[in-house]
Amino acid sequence: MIISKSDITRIEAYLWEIPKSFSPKMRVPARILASETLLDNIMEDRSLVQLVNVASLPGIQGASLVMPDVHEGYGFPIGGVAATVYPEGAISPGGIGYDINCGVRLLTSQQKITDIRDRLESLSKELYAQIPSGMGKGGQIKLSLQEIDEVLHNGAEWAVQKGYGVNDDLAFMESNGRLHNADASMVSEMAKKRGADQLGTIGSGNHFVEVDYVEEVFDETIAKSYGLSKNQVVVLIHTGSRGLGHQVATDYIRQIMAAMPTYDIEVPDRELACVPFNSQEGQNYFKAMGAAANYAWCNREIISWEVRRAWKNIFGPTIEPLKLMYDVAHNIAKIEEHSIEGKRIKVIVHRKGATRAFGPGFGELPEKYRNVGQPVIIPGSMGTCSYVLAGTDKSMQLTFGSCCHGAGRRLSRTAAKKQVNAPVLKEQLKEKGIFVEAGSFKGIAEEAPIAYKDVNRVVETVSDSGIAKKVVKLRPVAVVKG
DNA sequence: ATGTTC
Repeated sequence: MIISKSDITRIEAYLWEIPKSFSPKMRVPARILASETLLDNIMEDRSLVQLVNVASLPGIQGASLVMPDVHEGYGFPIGGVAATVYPEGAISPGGIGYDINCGVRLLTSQQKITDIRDRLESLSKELYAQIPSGMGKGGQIKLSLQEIDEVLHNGAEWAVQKGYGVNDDLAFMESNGRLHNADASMVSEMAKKRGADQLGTIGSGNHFVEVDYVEEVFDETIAKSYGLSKNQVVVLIHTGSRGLGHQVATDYIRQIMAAMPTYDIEVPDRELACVPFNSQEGQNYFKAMGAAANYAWCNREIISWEVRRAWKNIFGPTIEPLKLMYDVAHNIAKIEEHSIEGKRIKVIVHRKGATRAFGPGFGELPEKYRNVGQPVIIPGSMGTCSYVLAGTDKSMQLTFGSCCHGAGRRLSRTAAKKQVNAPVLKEQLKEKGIFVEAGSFKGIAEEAPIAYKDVNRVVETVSDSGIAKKVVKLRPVAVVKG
């Protein structure tokens, strides 16, 4: 299938549509949220073919959607949103991704960048020492099978109960850091084994822990509600469910592929394997996905504990403790209620490389944030900048309450490695005042800024289109990578 | 993303 510019209609300044008539398999139109330049960029890989394929999912509602940071992924594009009707619509593990509940959190300090400028090198080394990182890397905590089941059921609460977390953090996580539909008995022994020693570890790829400061405040009122102010030092953590989530995805993609003929489902790409949500296989996957999501929240809570320890080691035991601003999931499926063509209906929202961006008034939000909307945390590429935005009513109308999740890759990992001299890049970043500590130069090369789209343009698009409001811009000063 | 390949 080839998609050319003439197949795409501009329906708003930043909204494009491939109509249903494009392919007989499509059940709904396919929509792209992008500026014209970003759209040209998006057309360089198979993202739009995948977007059109997703529009053929059984029970899909409204439109199949991609955000401006989209790039191709396993079956579904990364940066995609698909809502299917509850309870009989499709659930597809490819629409969630291999790293179940990959997500980002932001911790805030009471320090200004000028207070810590001379400590950055030792801080980055201490963070690197405290936070295990890298492929397959285990951590300090070794879980028994009994304990791992507790983590899978209780999510971030487990970390708090065991003294690896902070009780006040729980209110500041999407779903309070725990999905109640989780069922550990739906997670394979193999997955549990892989997860037994990986709590408190970031992994590799684009995962990181980063120290930033607030460089610019766009919206004083919202920034104040979120506890953010100019020049304030903050910490961004980006990671997910590690080997455990990956194994859950692998196990269920295989099972669901095998079950598809039973339900008479045909999809244009085998990687879109799906079953009805209310089928046995669909329910089992959803319970296992919830368990893996809980593992990821627990993981980010324990990494925060490691960051807090590093903070005390560098700044002394009396330093004001780091607070959790918010924690978002960007690879997950949720049952939510949305308005489609004027009707309120329950849908299964698949967000893969997309952040929930609920607007003001949403009951799950902590009271401090309820009137201004959900915090949306957008990490940029290494050494560029990141953003905090706020969800809006427009996102509820246009994108099932969703927004982008990052800058979005524009070069494959292999292409990036060919073009980037990692030791040189590390030196260049140091000259710019950014200390990078990484386990491998390979990781640095793959994550070089050149491998990513310009996060400023991506954020401009979501902000100008109205699906999220810019709150603050963050500038990195120290990065720990796998 | 991932003990980098069902």
